[in-house]
Amino acid sequence: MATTQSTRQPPPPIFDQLAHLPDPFARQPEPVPSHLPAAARTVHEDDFWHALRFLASYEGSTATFNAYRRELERLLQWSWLVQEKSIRELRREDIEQFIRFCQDPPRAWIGTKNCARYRGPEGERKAHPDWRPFVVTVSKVQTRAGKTADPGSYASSQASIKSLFAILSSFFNFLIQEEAVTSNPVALIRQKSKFLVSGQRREVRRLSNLQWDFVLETAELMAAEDPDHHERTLFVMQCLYAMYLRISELVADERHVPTMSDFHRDSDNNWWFEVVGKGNKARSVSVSNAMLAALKRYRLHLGLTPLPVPGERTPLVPALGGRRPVTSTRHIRAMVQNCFDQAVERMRLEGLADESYELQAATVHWLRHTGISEDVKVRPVDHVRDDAGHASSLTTDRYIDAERRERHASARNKPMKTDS
DNA sequence: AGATACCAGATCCCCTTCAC
DNA sequence: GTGAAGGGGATCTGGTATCT
Repeated sequence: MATTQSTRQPPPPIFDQLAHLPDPFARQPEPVPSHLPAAARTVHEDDFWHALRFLASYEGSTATFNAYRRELERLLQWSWLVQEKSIRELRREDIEQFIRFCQDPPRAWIGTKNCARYRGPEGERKAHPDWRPFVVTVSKVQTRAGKTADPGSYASSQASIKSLFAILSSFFNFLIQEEAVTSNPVALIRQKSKFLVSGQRREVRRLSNLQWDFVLETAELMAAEDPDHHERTLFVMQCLYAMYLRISELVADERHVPTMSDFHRDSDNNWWFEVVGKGNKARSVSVSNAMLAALKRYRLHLGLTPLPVPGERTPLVPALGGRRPVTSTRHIRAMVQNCFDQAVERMRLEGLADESYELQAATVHWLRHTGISEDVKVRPVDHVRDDAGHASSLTTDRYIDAERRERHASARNKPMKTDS
């Protein structure tokens, strides 16, 4: 049985055995023929070509492509090495075994760090020796505390299993279209799934009002102390909170280069900010007076007129001392994290240990959540929905529900009588 | 040596569809 | 008309290669 052997050793990089075929891990996949080539002589090649063409249909979105590619390699590795079957022979029981395998993979299949799938000179595909199909991670807070990755502590999350189901199901539906299989073994186990906990609703992850006050004040202090670096930090924090921006909406990429003239005034003298967001969808965000003041402050610091003029090409978030825009979300994240870190320190000094500890887990996206969930308290839901760029009020409503829970929690233990 | 671009995997968000 | 499942696509985080 292959299992014993494969639990002790890392799985061989299967795709390397098929080196004569196109690289499924190339960023720009080669054009894939629409039918199976006669060259697919072996079972492995046959599986491989199906997987490759499935992946090719997701070329347009890097994130999705990467996620699907990862799960497909796991499936092929397991199918060939452990189950010793073609993917076309997999039945419901096999898929269940595969899910369990992914929930608790053998030690040898778990890596402790992300690394390139391949290395070596261009054109020479050589598996990276440290690469593994699964990787154990350590949270930001734990990393700070000096914790290192331990393969023994690998645990797949509910979210991972859920997306694994989705991807496998898509793949087998694709195989049905290709007439490679006749049924979808994944769909058969969906119903009475023992693998997923249903009805789990996550809390909205946001800053408390106290935390946000500290963070904003910290940004202001940083800006006062080191304007050259941190006027920009302050401006970014304010954009993320007051306009509910996603991190990607602040940086220049191939789909959009945000500039100052994305702020514009309409015939009623109201200011709007034009955003190109998730899924290439454009929207306008209403600009509050406080946000407008923040914009003026930052522009004065940059030596610009207080308000942008139409056609102005200045980047919304310029690189320090340069005319070029910031192009990396990592850069923005570093700015925000730096501000969070200093706010944590200030809270700790003021004796707010618990609140400061929670703030350590905060991420950039929390600022968007915080802005939305504060504003649904006082603004009509449709307005917040449109400014946030939600397609449906159902999404925005989640933030209202969160507020209700919070409200109830604060009321739950209030006494009936005042005893003093 | 530091900045930065890019890569990989885990996790989260949120739109669409479907069941009731 | 709700609520949840399904699915696509984003963010979050750390690692590495490359540039300056």
